[in-house]
Amino acid sequence: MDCSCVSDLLLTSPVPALWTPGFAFPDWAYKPESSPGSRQIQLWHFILELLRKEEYREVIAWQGDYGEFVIKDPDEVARLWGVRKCKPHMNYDKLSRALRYYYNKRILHKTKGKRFTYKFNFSKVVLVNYPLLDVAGGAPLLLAPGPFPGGGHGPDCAPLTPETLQSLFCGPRPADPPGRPPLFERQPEAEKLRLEAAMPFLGPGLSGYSKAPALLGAYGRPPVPEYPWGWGPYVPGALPLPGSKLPAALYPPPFYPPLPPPPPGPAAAPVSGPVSVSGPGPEPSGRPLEPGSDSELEVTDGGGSSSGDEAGSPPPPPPAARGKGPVRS
DNA sequence: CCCGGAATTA
DNA sequence: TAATTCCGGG
Repeated sequence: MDCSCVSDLLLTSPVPALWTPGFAFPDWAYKPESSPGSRQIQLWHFILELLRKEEYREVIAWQGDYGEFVIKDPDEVARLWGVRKCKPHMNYDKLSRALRYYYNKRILHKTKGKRFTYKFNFSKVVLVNYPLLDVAGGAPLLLAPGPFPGGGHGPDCAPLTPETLQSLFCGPRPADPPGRPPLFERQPEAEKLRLEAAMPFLGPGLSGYSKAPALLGAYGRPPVPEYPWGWGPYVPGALPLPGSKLPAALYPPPFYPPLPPPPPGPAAAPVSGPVSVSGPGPEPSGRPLEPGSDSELEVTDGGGSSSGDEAGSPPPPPPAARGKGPVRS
């Protein structure tokens, strides 16, 4: 058992912008949990991490809907997780238990019918990563329906729209906002709930919301015309799509926004909404998102049918199998 | 395989 | 708090 916990440093190597020019996943997107106060890395962060790297495409990858991913090699993922946590006896059974705990936390949920397939609930993911966004913006966020029904969990957190996500992910990075030394402090549950409650309106409400286009330039070049958030499924780069045509049919409009054109000049567009994420920014192209665009309810495959796997997916060219060759089905 | 309860741990 | 471990049940 090679349990070299030193790998921690390797995996969290800095200089992300260097090797991931276009589709870098903002560090803060998953760091907060692992960096502040040296909190142990969380499984879903780890998953996201793997998902982000092409090296693991044979092991785990985005597939299907927005936020959906499939673990192609459960044993390997478990092994990697075990290495990271120094738990030599880790296995998929245990790992999956941990994933199951995320159901209630609403970080993940299962895509029924598809083996080893789960789906991220980004509303939550973003929230825990960006708990302090001035969603209030000084304004009283409409504390939705007061106390939630017994269960404690909110009615349902509307999923963020890609645009909202983009805004959040590409938005002004709270590099080190003065007046907030403690990067991310443990927010009281109430705070979280408030934000969560606010999310619904945050989604569509942010359509005409601003973001910082400047950040794109920070990477030296505009992101590849892939997912607006830059890190979604089907990681760009080298992946010769078979007709260079994605299964757009599989993706409802909300998931395939018309790639916001990079505002060349400082487009002066005052935000009309009360919400503001720490710093007003020029409005790139507020594309009003369809209202009831996306509802979280997973409808995965239409029950019966469900061909073996995503037809739309690019042809998984299983080149040189990794150290091992699972290929189980 | 997938689901969660229960006990335990860092 | 976030798993880890064990496990009976579907």
